[in-house]
Parts: sequence; structure tokens; C-alpha cells
Amino acid sequence: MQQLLQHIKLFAPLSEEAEQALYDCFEQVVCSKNQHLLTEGKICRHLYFLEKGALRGYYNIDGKEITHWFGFDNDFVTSFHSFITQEPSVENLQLLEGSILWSISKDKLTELLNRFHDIERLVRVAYENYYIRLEERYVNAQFKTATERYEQLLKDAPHIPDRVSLGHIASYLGISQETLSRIRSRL
Amino acid sequence: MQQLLQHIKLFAPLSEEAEQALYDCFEQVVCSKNQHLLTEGKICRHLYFLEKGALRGYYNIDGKEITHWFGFDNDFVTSFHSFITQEPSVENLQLLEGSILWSISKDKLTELLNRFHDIERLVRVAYENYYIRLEERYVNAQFKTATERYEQLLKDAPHIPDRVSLGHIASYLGISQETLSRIRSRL
DNA sequence: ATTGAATTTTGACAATTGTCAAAAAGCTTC
DNA sequence: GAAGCTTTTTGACAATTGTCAAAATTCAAT
Repeated sequence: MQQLLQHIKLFAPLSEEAEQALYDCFEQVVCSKNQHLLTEGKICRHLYFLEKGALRGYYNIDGKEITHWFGFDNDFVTSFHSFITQEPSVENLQLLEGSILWSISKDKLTELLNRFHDIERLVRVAYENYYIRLEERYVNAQFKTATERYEQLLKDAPHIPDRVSLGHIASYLGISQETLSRIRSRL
Repeated sequence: MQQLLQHIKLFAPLSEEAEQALYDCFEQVVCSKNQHLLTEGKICRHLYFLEKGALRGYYNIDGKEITHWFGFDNDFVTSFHSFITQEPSVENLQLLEGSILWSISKDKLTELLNRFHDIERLVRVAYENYYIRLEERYVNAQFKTATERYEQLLKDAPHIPDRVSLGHIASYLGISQETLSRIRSRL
């Protein structure tokens, strides 16, 4: 929990009261490998802070699993679409390692956003950060070759090949597993 | 200006004072076709509301222009990366039509965010919306064929072929102009 | 260590898309 | 409406990536 508080203070300063209120609202969640945090069709009512571990978000399309996102230590994870709109999720969240998370419900977070301007600010700034990160991923996805995307991924997350299977990584990069295997053998 | 205020109230309600403060901070900008709102290397100090018109964001990579984004009526436009971080922009913003915009400076917006919790909320909610939109674009970019992406684009922005050249659209879709021309002839 | 399952690699071929070059079609401006 | 410019289309070929199938490797559990 200290890790969570320390991490979010990088986004914006927090008053004592706000920090205490946050402290009271988060609950620890311990998950084992392969467990699902969310499955499609369910409404995502929680935002999670991934203290330690690894996780993927994936879609089921035409019977195939398409991984579109990984989360690692110190990431906030949720189905943003479902959490924001409170509509049924189209994606699944699955742990890739045994993990420790902290969860806060949509309702409690909404209450905190209403009560504390500084928490509202913190979340706004967090969105700015996540928006920029997503924009970078988008440009990579759209305009770079498979090889460039893999190299970029290695730069952004050097630990990835140790923690995530080749198949998931290939799916994330939008290429077939065989192509990634060949790219890797060439590098 | 009424259009701007009406549009943002879709995100969250505004107190009278906050609305008046916003009203005082935005300035009208009128641009002609092909004019640049921002060029790479410059720090983006303004956020713009595009009341009427069309605009693209593009990168210069290896001497080629890569369009990664379009803005149309009622969109907020800026180089988000540069505006948020206040680092030099890596992208360019160019008008595709004669347009009417409203601009607010980073400094004034920061002041409003500090003064009014409800403006902070509004911006946070706007980010949520823009984040979801970007996520959808990302999934399209990464996991769909060129033909599917073009069909999706026609669904999202049916007016696009009338307002944007085929070359820009192809660049946006991450495919060559020739390929888009062939896709179009097949549909 | 051995077995069995899951993951990764390799090979052959097909499909998609890119590149280069030239022709056709559309727009402006005089 | 003709000239000159830009945009779009078409053709031929090359490069990249996907698909299917089989072999090799890794990993976990006994």
C-alpha cells in the first residue's frame, strides 16, 4: 500500500486527508497465475493497482485471443472502457504471474473525486500520462514494421521475454507467432 | 463560443463562475486552408477547440509525412504530448479546411484547473472520453486488415472522403495510397 | 531421470501489401 | 476551354507476413 501511495504522488501532491481517504478505500487482492480479474460481458466495477506481477488484457475475436495490453508492476489496470462507461466489458483481464493488487470500486472512487479536488487532479494527471503512453503505442502499431515494433517493445519492457510467452507477445504486436519467432532469430 | 460551452457541458456540469472564467479565457482563432497551427520542434502552448473545420496531425519520418490523426467540428485539438509535457512537439498540426477555432493557453488552463474543481472534473472526464476513443483506434490499427480499417473509418466519419484527400487517408490508415485506391475500387 | 503437455522453431507456399513508373482524371487559373 | 498542376488509378513485380503442418525444444510433475 505504501508503494501505491508513493507511486501516485509522482502524479500530483496529496493532502493528508486525501491520502488517508485513499488509504481507507483500497483493498488488497492477491491473485494466482492464469486467474481472471475480469471476463467479457461483465461490468468492470474496479480499478486496480498492480503492485507486483504481470497481467494481460485480451479480446476474443473469431475464437482467437488477441492480447492488446500488458500491465506490470506499478501499473493501474482495468478495462478502461467498461470501468469508465459501466457497460459490459468486451475484454478480459488475466494474470500472467502470481500478483499482488490493490482495488478500489468505481463508487468509492467517484465519491473521492467529488470530495477531494486534489484526487480529481491526480486522476486527471494520471490520465494525461496514460493518454500519452497509449498515443505512443498507437503510432508504433500503425506506422512501424513488425521488427521495429519488437525492438521498441524490448526497449520499453526489457523483461518482457522472460515474463510473457512468445505467443502473447506476437499477438500483442499484431503478428503471427511464427513471424515473431523468425524476427527474433534474425536479431 | 456558445458551441464550445455547450459541447463541454456534455462532459460535466459547470458552475456559473467556472463557465464565466472559461468564457474569459478562450480566444477565437480563424485559420485558412493548409495553414499550420503547430510545427515540430515548437512547444505547444495552446489547446484548441475546433468549432468548424478540419485538421490533421502528422509526423515527418524519413522525409515522409505520416498522418496519424484527424480533427473535425467539435474536437479538441493540440499536440497532446507537447501540450502536456511542455517539451518540443514531434508532430505538426495543419488545417485541411478554412476553420474556426478557440484557443486557451496552457498557463490559463492550469490556473482554471487550480481554481475550479468542476473544471478539473470536466477535463478529467474529457480525458476519459479521449482515452477510450484512442483505445478503439489503437485496436483497429493493430488487429484489423486495411479493408476493415477503411470500412470502420467510413462508419466513424462518413464525410471523410469528401473532406480529406485519399493520400492523407491512406497515410492515416497506415497503408500506401495505391492500396487504398484498390480497396476503394473493390468496395 | 522420464513422461506428457505446452511452447517455440522451421519449411513450403499463398495472400497481402509496398514500390516504382506511367497513365488517367480532377482542379485552377488564365 | 486549354495549360499546368495535383490527385487518383492502374500495371508489373518485389518484399513482407500469414497459414498450415511437422519437428524441436522447454517446462512441470511425477
